[in-house]
Amino acid sequence: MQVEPDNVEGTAAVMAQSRGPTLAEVARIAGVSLMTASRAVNNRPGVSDEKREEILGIADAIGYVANRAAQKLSGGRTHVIGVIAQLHTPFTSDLVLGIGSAARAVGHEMLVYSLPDEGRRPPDSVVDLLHQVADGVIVILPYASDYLTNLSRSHIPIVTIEAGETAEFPTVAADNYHGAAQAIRHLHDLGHRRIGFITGNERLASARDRHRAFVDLRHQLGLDADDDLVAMGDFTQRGGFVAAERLMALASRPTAIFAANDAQALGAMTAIRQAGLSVPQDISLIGFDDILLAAQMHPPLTTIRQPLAQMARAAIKLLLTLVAKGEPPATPITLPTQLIVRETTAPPRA
Amino acid sequence: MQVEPDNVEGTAAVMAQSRGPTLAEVARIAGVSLMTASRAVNNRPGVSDEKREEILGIADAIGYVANRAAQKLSGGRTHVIGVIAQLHTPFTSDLVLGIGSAARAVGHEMLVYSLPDEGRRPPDSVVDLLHQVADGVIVILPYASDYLTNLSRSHIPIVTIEAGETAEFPTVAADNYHGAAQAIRHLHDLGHRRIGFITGNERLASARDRHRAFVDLRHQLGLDADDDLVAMGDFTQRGGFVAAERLMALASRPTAIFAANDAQALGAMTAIRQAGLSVPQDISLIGFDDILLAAQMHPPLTTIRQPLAQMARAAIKLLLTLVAKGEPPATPITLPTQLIVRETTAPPRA
DNA sequence: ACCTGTAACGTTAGCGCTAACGTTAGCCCC
DNA sequence: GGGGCTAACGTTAGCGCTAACGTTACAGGT
Repeated sequence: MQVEPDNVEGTAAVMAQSRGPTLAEVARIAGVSLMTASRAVNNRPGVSDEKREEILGIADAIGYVANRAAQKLSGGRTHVIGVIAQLHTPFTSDLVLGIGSAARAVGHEMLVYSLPDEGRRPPDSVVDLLHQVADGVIVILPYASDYLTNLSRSHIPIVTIEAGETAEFPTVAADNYHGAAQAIRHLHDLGHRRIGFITGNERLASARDRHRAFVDLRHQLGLDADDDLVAMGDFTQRGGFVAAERLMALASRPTAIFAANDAQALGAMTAIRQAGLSVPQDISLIGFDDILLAAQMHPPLTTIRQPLAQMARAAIKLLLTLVAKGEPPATPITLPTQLIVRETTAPPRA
Repeated sequence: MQVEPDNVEGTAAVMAQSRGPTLAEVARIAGVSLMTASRAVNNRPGVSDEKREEILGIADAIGYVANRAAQKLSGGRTHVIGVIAQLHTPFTSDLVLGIGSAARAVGHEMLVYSLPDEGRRPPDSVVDLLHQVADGVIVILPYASDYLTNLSRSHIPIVTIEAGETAEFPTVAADNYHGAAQAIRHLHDLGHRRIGFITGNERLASARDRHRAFVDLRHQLGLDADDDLVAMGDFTQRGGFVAAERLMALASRPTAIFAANDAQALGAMTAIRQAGLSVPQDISLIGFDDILLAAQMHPPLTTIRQPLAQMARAAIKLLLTLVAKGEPPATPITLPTQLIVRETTAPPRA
């Protein structure tokens, strides 16, 4: 009776643990010390140009890749930045891609931690997780800002985007108030006097700012001010749908709707159509964010564009300054929005 | 003249480097050795139940968080899995979220590296980057599979999704061939005999499989087989738009279009409408993937659903097996698709 | 009493890297 | 011509953790 030993698995298990070339090997081949090799590959002074070139050539030849975990462990920089965001939402996800581009543009890589669906809260340790390999972390908050409070103790470099009024961390945000004002003015200019508003998730400062602008402008411009015209949403498409249904059921319907974000505008569009009405003939619709989808809808959505690329660049810059100097520059940084007129807004029916 | 020393910055810079509690501190407080503490927090044998509880209590109390970089450096497991994908595409991005859920369900965290736009190729080192903190890496390929060939040398545990015929890495994929066949049969059953097809990016096996099914089924079912009815696409919305424009310009238009993915179906919808036709009255439209958006379009898109959650779970399982044993189980794993009939398909006009 | 075994610990070494110091050789300058 | 300086290196220690071995104590068998 012969027994087949499964040492194949054993061998493979060892192989799976094998690693690439290390800096030590580069140094050995180049005949220099570990530190000289380190200085060379990190482009730091203390090495002659010839030696540097030689070392870089060898590193390249043997396929040396820096071990960022080791770099970070020993107190160095990794040129990786971490991002914490909820990829489920279109705006956030667009923003993350923008941060990735901005990071690469300044010679950094980006690693993303996607927060689970709202409800379950992620362990605080995810920030640590990212920080263990990244130089700093950019957080895009889907929750109320209190989520981060216990992190303020830790001295991890953190920058937030759209974090609201809590001044615990350096922040960059769009000018939500004036953006919303732009939207209302646009509808007003078209001749609308009865405008419905679908709020966002009011635990977020961005939603509150947009709401505040709606109320202020409605008053300033002398628009109809029934309480019914404000329907609570939550920034989700489904929330927009439900809210718009309520607006559609009103005895005196609005002639235009401002949805606090594009996802809700999408949902509102469905509700309006289900009510047998069309956009923009019967009801004008304007959103906020200018997500990629907005231009691709039918009809294309009029909306307020958030300056994604600028916000991303600003956040990266803040973070890198924070990492380098330890103390961030003035903040919050607020960036202007832009009205994008497409085909969902028109003058009201005569 | 007084000089304000800016030692504030200096102090802060030091603070930014501060770290959290380490396992050594836990061990010291508990009055045990480092190794005992390690065994306790990693839930491994060799510690009495009382000591374990005590150590875990202390770890919790002082907010100990394992340093995964250090764990990985010293050869241990981190319970983090890395994902490389292009988040720009809706299907991929949905899939990544599915992987995240599946990972959390088995007690792991997920870190994502988002590939830059097609064109610029990412450095091979991103796989290393992820591997330096993760136990293994799941790659969702947007490019032709040759992208990964130079990685096959490295012995990093890698699992691919939708990677095609290259058997270099364990793979999980949807049954693209039979899925596409389902789509054609559905249109055929409705009475369509003249069906247009918008191909995907044929560098990808998934696109080729769907194309092959279209050709085969068209033959089997005796459908019109003009070459004109196949328009080249690239899996992007824009590509679908352009391809559908060509189909619309045909002297003898198809009565139905099968787009190789939903993004292209979206683009096709625009082109059809611009041609003054409506879906599904004039032209039926069916996609592939069942991205989240598909159900939210107007009208909602009939499509072939890829079993995202199953694919994600399968990939995770493959990866963990690979990490544990060094050699993966049988592969490729092919999972069945499902026809989702919504409102973009109908019998052809009489 | 002796060996063997085993559960429950502790010690040592090292993963790959960088800060923080050496050390050496060559240079300038009064 | 000796002190001081700097560029170009090298050495040492340690980041936080785990594998791979010790070591100890105590149980059980003969």
